Amino acid sequence: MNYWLMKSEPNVFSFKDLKSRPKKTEPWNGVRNYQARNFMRDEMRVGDLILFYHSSCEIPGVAGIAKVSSAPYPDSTQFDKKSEYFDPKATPENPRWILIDVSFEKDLRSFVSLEEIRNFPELSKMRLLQKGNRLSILPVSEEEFKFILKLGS
DNA sequence: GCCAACGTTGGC
DNA sequence: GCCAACGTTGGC
Repeated sequence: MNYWLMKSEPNVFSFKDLKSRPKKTEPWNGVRNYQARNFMRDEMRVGDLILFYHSSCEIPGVAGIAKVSSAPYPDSTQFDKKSEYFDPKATPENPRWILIDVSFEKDLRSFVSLEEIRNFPELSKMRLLQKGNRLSILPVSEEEFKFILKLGS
């Protein structure tokens, strides 16, 4: 099993939004970065656990725990001319963007802020903290995942 | 709103 | 294949 961190802007789609979806599940559409796509297509598997991270907001940090709940499949928004994520170079025969479904797993007792994450030497190697890192999907080690889970429990 | 970092695009 | 220009991310 692998562990991940996925960023979302809470004013667009928050952890609460995920939890309030009818099936507590959301297709992770709109990713248009090849590295992030490759993680979803090649490495993320059903049951992998996810730190659901709120970015570009007043207090960035981990808001809750989610999980991968589908195999990889094409992002339908790439074929939708009306979508902001439409990609004219993608076809159903030859899709360019692949996603997985993300489901609610569990709440944290407390939000784990980026500021708090920075305080622990155990977490200093996280890619999240490395300079200039803009990837919206990042691998997390088992130790780091468990450490943050404990901080929030 | 600023700006550093960095991915993507497109001319050559 | 290089690289300048441009766009986006995301913390502050």
